[in-house]
Amino acid sequence: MAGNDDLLKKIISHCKEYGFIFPSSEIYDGLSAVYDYGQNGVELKNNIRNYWWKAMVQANENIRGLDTAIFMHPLTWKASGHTDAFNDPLIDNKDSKKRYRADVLIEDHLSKIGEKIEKEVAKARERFGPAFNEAQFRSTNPRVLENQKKKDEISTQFAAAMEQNNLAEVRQIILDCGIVCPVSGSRNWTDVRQFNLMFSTRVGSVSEEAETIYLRPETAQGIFVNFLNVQKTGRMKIPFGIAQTGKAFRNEIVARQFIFRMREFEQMEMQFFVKPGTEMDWYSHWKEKRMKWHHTLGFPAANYRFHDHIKLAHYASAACDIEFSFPFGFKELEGIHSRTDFDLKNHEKFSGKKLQYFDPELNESYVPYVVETSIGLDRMFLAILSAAYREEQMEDNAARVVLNIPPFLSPVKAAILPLLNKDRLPEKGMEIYRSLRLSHNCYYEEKDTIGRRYRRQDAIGTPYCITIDHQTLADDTVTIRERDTMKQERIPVNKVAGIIDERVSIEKVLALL
RNA sequence: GCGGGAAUAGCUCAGUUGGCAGAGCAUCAGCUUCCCAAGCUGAGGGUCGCGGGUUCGAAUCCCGUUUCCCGCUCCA
Repeated sequence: MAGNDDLLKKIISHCKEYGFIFPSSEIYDGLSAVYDYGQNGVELKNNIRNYWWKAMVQANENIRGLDTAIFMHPLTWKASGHTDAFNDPLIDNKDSKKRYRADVLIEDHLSKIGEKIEKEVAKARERFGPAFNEAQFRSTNPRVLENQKKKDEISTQFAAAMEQNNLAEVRQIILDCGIVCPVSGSRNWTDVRQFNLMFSTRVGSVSEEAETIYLRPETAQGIFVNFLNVQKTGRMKIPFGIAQTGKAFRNEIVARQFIFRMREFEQMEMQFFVKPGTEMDWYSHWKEKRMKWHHTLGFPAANYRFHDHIKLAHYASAACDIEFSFPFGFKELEGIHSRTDFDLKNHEKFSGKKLQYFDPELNESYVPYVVETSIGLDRMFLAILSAAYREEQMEDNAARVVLNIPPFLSPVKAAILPLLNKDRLPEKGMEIYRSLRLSHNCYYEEKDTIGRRYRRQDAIGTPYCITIDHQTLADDTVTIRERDTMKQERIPVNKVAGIIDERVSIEKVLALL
């Protein structure tokens, strides 16, 4: 594990040193859990997004793209359940340092009282035999009545406190009930604090009249509220999907592990609308399709695994994650969820608008079921770097750091390097560079020795280096060096563009899906 | 949010008992150089994370704070 911690550290410092990722606002000491993508990072990130977009939108005749706003009507989040589900009151025990959800502590306490009552009833049933009148026992037995009264009082008090968002009262209930920490056994509790996972801001120039709105915690709701717009204007027939990439924001309690869990992050989501009853078939279909998309990158298949959810979210009927072997262990990279008709039904309820599809085959309307695929772009970025980062020991004992990024994703596709900075080699190099740079992100460099320049390109994952030497001037050929093998072959200058096109082609990768 | 550790040049780090702010690499300029971080010459680059305190004197000792890493916790 220590070695893996080292790997994460190495990736973090490599990212900074080679212009992939910088800490946000670094000159002001940074901002916790926020990062900026540098000149190479933005290229890699764009390429990953492009791979996803083309694989989802372009390669599927029944999926369309969408780009919705980060701001949405506040009722959106009422309907989706985010406003209620993401307001967890938390409390810490000062002795054990354990954190609990305050509402869960109280609910557990209530169910314990409930258990006591049931035990009492069960004991009585045994004692009285067939003559036992349970209803009468429950309404007369003093111990049962006392516990029931206590339970009802706490429930009422608790419900009122939660309703009014009265956190001090919630804490008082915990103290009054004498609830102890299961670990330390002590009643030494901190205040109850609210952790709202949605960021809010205010719309309206006059603050008193402004309305609180949220920064979206997921892009999915933008798709749901536009479901009919796309269906109608695109004349889409079920089953069909809507795909979107974009920023989402979550006020994580603990955001850590570099770009794995950030407060501001980018999602790539696709919501697939299906006929009710067919959702499990499509769920399996997308599980398989999405795993194929990952495997096509060419990293070891052992880096990926499915994790099926047993405990399901409030909206889901089936859910799994595609997990990736990050330096800190297998963690969620992508989620595939069968979301039922939960979201569309709730938007119907809150908006009062019908969000139904008329199925000409059945000659009836229904609210479609939804199968979602949702992947974190930043997590995908980290996954690729984790799998691609390699330190090699060379034959002469020198070290080489190379990013073994799939060529079509690399920030720079080809570096054009005159072997020497004289004898018209730079001019010839510039000529080749200019002929390539409109088709591919290329890099031209004439400084430093050739070995140093090769290593710099290895470190940012450039798959090909084109080197111009004196023979180039004589017979118009150059050498092309491959990143992973460091092998070179000599090719005519007029073949360079075609060879690069072919070797970094995304179309060839998409054809494998 | 709690506990532990760390923070010195762009990077990796050294800095003795509290006594002049250092090295290697990188960067820039020049020379040299026909293929894997080569060599030579020169230059630039620092509020020692930040704020207090102790002291004649603090990178060094003490307190606070910020950020990062690890563990706990949380995770639609």
